[in-house]
Amino acid sequence: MQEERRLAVLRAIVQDYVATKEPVGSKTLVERHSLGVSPATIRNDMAVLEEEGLIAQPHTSAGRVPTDAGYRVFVDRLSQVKPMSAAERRAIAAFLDGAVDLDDVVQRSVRLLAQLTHQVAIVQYPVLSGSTVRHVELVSLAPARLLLVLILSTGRVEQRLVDLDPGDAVPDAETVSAVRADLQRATVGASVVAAGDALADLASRVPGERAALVTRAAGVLADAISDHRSDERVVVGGTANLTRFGDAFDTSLKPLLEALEEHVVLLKLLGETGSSGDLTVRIGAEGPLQELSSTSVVASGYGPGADGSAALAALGIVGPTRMDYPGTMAAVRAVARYVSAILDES
Amino acid sequence: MQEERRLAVLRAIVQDYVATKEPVGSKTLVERHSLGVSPATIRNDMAVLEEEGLIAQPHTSAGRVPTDAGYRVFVDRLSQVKPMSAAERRAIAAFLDGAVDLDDVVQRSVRLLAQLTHQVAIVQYPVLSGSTVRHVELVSLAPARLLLVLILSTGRVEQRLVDLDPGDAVPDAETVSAVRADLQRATVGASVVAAGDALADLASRVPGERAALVTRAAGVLADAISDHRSDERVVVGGTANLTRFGDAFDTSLKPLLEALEEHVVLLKLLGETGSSGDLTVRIGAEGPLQELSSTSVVASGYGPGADGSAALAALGIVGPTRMDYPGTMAAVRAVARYVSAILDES
DNA sequence: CTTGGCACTCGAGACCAGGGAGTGCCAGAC
DNA sequence: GTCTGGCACTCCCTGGTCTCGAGTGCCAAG
Repeated sequence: MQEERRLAVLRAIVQDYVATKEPVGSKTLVERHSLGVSPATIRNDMAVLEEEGLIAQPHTSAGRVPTDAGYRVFVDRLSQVKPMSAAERRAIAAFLDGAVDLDDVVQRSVRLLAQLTHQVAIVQYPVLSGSTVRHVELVSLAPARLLLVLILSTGRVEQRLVDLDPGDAVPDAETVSAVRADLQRATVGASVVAAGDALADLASRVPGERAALVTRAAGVLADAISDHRSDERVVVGGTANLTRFGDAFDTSLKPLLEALEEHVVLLKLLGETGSSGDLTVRIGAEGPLQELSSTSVVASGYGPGADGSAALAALGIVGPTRMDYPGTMAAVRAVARYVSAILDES
Repeated sequence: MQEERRLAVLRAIVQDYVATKEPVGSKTLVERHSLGVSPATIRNDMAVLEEEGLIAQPHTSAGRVPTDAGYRVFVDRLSQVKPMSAAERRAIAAFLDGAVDLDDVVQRSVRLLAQLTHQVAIVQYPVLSGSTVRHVELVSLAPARLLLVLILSTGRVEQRLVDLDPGDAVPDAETVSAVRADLQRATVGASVVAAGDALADLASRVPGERAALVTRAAGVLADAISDHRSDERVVVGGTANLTRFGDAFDTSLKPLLEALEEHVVLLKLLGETGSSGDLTVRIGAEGPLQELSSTSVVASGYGPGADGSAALAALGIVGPTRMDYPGTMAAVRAVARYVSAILDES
């Protein structure tokens, strides 16, 4: 079928353009790939592909370049994620295994990803839904001011100030101690989700004079805990790879650099990835940010429980539309899996 | 004196070159600045300045450009840090006053600095030497594992795991409680420096069966505290301003981006600033990194106690050698002062 | 449907000339 | 001694023209 060959031509164009960074013509195409036909035939095919909007020429009498739609078809139908070599897998495992704590895992992941893909890497901090409340502490700082410290099983520590209303009675040491015990009883050992629910109940159940303080403290604690159902911190790495953009520098570099500083924007970029194993590819203007229309995003959810439960965070890379999709996708997927595995262990 | 005029010429050259980004010639110089002499005279002066290595010409028959040495003289002798306008000062104060905690102060500072100077801003986390230990908590997690939590008056919270040697006896709740009390007695309320000393003593003074545990815990705690004598975290902002470098892109951008990711390198860049008020300017190759030879660093120490006590952290900007030194220096100094003031209050 | 041939288009690079900005130097004026 | 005007010189930048080559589109033949 010609249809089949046309797609082969598209694949060849994408591969060549990604490799050489130059518009690719019919003649060089038949030379490099062993399509069994002549340049003239390729030209006809290319005319059709252009008709379909999959490729374009920068100007008359130049080679062809894939359009966003062309890359889309390439990613969806023409490429298979190329598996990593055993050596690469070993290197990834070794690199990530050296991590000592959560911060280190994230740090190493972002470096690894940047190095493997030669793109800008983004890793969102994971939220461990299996995480439980390890300890809660309540300390008086000043007569009307308490400090609440929350420690999760993941090692995350969060502290909040609790300012009392001027109207409220200043609690004495015993009251504080009792409230501390209340909070601990309700939450320690529970998962973050369960702890949130327990706190909601707590206020109504505690009687007597310390009700006001409990309500106040429980509210603050619930806040702190619920913040940990989704962690919005992200880490960026490999910015130096931006220099490889080379062309289209001014047009796309500035908004990109700006976006990389706006972590909220990055979270949007990583976007809604589905279950853990899921690989998302956003090409060009498909993404949520029109300023970044000449870049693509390859992202994956990750998290413990690689069995397909909802992902707890996302990681990925952002790079020029003209990128090595199979290789990049393989790297992102591999890192996501290894990080998931590591989180599973600990 | 001609000497005097020559320096005026140098000043004019620096100002014009910074403004126009183009080599400046004798004729345009007399036009723009009202030096009372003819272009020919300027040419003679320029010849001398070139002899002295303060200016250079990119090629014969082009205007002159300041050399690093020229900028040095300009900064040291020819420019006065121009004071910020009242409006600017108000804006700075308003922007920084909105900060809710230390993280926020740092975050805002870096943004502010980037915005004011249009350069890449770097802010090191401050170490509050006036900071005291507010609370210490010791909790059993598992039979042979304890969690140590340290809370400083600055709001920083640090937690450490204490793993006991297999050989040691597993402490019961009472012992843990006693040790906790020991630690608290030694450190709570003390400055970080005093607390460190107290802990060193503690181990030798506590008798009896809990000596082993105290020694162990005190060691960990001392570690945690001493980490807070110098905070090596830095925050970078305004990377998007790099796009304004324009020229010399490839040569200097990549190493710069790489350096910006290596926080250790950045600390070296901010370098040894003296007392709080001190403004340091490193021009071109004067800096510690030869890769960044075409950039300058303007930094200042800051910290509470603007009275001249040693600075506790540094902040600054890095930008192209060709920058508006007076303006940049004013901005860096102003931000350093305001941040210092804010830290003083809290 | 494929192929070879052919004319056409258009960008990239080489080459050249003119204009202009800037310099260095020198002789004369203050 | 210092400044100034004049002058010749150097080089970069710009724009125009030309050629070359890669690549296309189309057409007629296999």
